[in-house]
Amino acid sequence: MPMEKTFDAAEAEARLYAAWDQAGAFAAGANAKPGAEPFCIMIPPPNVTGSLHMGHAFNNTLQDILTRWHRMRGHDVLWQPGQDHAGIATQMVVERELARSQQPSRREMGREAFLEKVWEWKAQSGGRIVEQLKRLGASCDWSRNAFTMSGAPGAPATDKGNFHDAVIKVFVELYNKGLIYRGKRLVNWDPHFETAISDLEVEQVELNGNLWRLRYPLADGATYEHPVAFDEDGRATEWETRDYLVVATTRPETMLGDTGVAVHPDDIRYEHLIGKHVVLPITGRRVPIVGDAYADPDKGTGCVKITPAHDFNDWGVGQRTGLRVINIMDTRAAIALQGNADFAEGCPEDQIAAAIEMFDGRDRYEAREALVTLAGDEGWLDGIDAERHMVPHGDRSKVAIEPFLTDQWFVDTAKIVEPALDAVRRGMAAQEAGQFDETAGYTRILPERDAKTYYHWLENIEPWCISRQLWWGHQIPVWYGPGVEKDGTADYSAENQKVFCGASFEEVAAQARKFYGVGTVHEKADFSAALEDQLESFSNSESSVSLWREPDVLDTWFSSGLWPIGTLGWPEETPELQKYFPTSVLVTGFDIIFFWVARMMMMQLAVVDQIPFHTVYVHALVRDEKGKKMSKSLGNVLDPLELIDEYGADAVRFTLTAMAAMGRDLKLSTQRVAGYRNFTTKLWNACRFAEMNGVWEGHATRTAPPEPKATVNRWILGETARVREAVDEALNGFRFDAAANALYAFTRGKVCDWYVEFAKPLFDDPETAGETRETMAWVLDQCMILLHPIMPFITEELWATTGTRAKPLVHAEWPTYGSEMIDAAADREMNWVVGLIEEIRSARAQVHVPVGLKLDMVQLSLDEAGRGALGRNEALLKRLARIEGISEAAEAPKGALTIAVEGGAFAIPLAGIIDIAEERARLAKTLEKLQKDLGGLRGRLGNPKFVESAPEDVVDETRAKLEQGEDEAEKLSAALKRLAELG
RNA sequence: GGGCGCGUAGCUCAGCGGUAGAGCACUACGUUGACAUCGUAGUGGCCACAGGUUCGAUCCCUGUCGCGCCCA
Repeated sequence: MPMEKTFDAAEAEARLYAAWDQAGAFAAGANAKPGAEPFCIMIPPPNVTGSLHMGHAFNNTLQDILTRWHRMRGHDVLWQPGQDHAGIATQMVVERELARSQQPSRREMGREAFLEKVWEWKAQSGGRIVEQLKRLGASCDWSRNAFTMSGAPGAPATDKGNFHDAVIKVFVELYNKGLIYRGKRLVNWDPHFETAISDLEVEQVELNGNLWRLRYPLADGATYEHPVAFDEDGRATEWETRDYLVVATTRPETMLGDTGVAVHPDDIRYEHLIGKHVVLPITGRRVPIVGDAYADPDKGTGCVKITPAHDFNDWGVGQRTGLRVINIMDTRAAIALQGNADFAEGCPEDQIAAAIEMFDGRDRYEAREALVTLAGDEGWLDGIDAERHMVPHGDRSKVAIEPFLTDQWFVDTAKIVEPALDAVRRGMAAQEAGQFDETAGYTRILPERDAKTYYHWLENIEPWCISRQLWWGHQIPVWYGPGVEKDGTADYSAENQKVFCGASFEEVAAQARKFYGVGTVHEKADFSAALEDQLESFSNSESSVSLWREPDVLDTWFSSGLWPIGTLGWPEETPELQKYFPTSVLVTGFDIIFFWVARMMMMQLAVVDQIPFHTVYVHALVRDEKGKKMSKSLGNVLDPLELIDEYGADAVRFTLTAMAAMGRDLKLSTQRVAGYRNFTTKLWNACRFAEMNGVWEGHATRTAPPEPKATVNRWILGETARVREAVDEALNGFRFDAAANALYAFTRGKVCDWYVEFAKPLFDDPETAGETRETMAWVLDQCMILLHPIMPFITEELWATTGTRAKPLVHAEWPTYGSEMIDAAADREMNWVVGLIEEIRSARAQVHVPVGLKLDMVQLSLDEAGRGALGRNEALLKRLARIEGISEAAEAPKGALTIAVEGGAFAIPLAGIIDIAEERARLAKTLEKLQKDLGGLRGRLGNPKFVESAPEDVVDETRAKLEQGEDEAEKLSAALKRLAELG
């Protein structure tokens, strides 16, 4: 059945993918040669809640290209897929689902029942992104699909994998090494999800706000002189005596938790007040005035209110100057004063009662409004200035985060950062020196700019808060028990509780038995249950202790940080771990260098003392065609699946690849995708042309290239060799755009534009028809092979329809031929022929000779090489330049086009057909351009310093160019002169 | 404010010491036996600006001006 006119991507893609999948074509090690070197890519795990967006499409296209390329080269390839459990996002999705279907809420059903719901949801909807990646053509080993929560309590027994054990083991090891600690710290608190988040999960958003100025009365009758008038140099000339300080704040409601006022220690206006006190309005709390450089004398009044429990900077001031810490909010960022002993301490009872009456339980924003109103009414509101300022927001919840004082778990990153920095420093140094060695145990980051980003962050690293107050996640493997006082009595106070860390309760119970010297250890749900249980066993005079487990779970990124070893089966010494670790290349977006890349480096080095990968290729962002970030709110999102529906996966992939210049954002337009869809059609039709000319009859994949005699055929073999080298070089250097563009230029510019055209007359000649069919079959096979990593579907379909194949294209052998296949003579000859044809076409078009008109041509002069070339290629020259016959003459006939080429000149008689003036204008323009070039060349050669200092080959080349150009110019001048004589 | 980049054809971008390239768009012509999802030809550039290094700078260095991103 003859080929269709176009490739039906919508029909073929699913069929082809299913065939690959069923054949196990993507399985680890598929198509590997014996003893092949391993090549492993870890997919950046998409969220289990995720669906494919343009960034994924780009990211995974690049990974797939590398994967397919290595697989075809016979390497032992694993592209490891998987998803991460996305703690907050998944919990949010499932909670929303519960609300929609009017089921009990998370809190109503409790932790265990809720987690069951999450697992149910995951089983039902968690595989969506996998199906979407398949549509893109991603050749992952899906049989190994991993999940960062696999093996966790509650996971379905049918699910494979045990990532959970790896995560727990790492936590315990790092804890035992003293690299993880618990501490009461100010953290970024998300009041919507009621959990701590890491500083990376905080976005700064610029908002319109106010700076409220509040008056705090000085205590004990103190006063100071406040300047009110200034001379032209800014010196104060008049003062007024004030008995209050003015502080400015963007968050007036936090004054309920103020414990001090800071001024700069050198600020002459205030230095005598340091050590004195103010009395806070509302609460009547007496708080000290402290000196701290954090107070900027030039900002506002130079006085800053200090709320250590609700601001990171204030926390620092409080620590340095010994201020109290008063938390005045609950986990939802509502004011919490009732029963708040810290708050009440030191304040008059009636004022506390009034404050509770007015603010307790109110949301922070409501409280702010009420407080400002009150300040206005009572006369201590000094003024309001509108201001734009940055407000930290949770990247998931989009609500303003609240600095919040809680107990959290931290990784002491400062202690594990050095090896991660060192590995990249060494990797980059080797890369710079051109001596990069994939097996040397260091890591390079490409492009170099991103290595700088990596250094910058790691060199200034902060402790990593890894605990989250969520349910969906790896529960921290820590149990608490009472502390023991010197006299042996139990101490249940929070600060003295004993921490036990172990991979299971059994392990922990053993520790506890030893520590307390008891026979039995009970596990209880929480502190109060444990206490109750303890009292009961005490009354039964039982020798036991009751422990309760840390309820918090680990940051999802903590588990993702173990992705390379975790997916390969660590801590088991699996064959895959042996073979594929350290992995080869990580392909990822610049936005998760901190979140993920840096943490994987630190954690792998800390846990198994090896780098996780030797190369990190960082790609840029896919933007819309105007350069805007794609976002739902802007409505400029391009859905990769819709694009695939419309243009086919190959076109989408090729577009992204061709635009993947290192370190540069992509501005994607559908027009561009359409252009590359047309390119796939072009390839399809070249194969169809071949089919119509019997090229595929009896064709089978050949192991060695053909050895044709005709110049045209020898030439295209050389061009093929060139592009193969170019593609390998480009991919070796992660220049995906260069690979795509080289293939585009070759397939379209060489094969379709010229070779197919040249082949037409060759097919008519029985002498050359056979070898041309052979050569064309081989060349088109090479196009399919070399294009396959970028456009797998159409190439696989062509492969199947055009010949007898031992293996599908996905496992075809990647070629290694190179410059030995370039026939320099054929190359020169074909370039000359192409040049001549282009000259003739151009001249014809410029003087408006109808395209259909066949003309005679006169050969005026021609050197030997030219005669040979012309003789061998006359048929195709005549056809492509639409020349009827060629004759020789010493002089050009009157009224002719003049064509000057290397080594000779031709004339095309056109008496009566063309406008002489037009031809004169054309020649004059050509000559003018040529003379300009020649002027430059002469200038350079006339400069003795150039001849002296420039490399010899550059000088020689310049001379040759000049000579050839002068020759051409001479011929053009002669032709012009003739035309002038003609009038 | 600190850090990292980027200003090249109308647009999107390659190139990065030897005098500028691609795709798209545009113009003209064209149904030549693969392809109109096409072909042929063409228009279009003080390579942001100013200095410096060099025989030679779009490319290297310094500064200026514009733009972007990340971190405060």
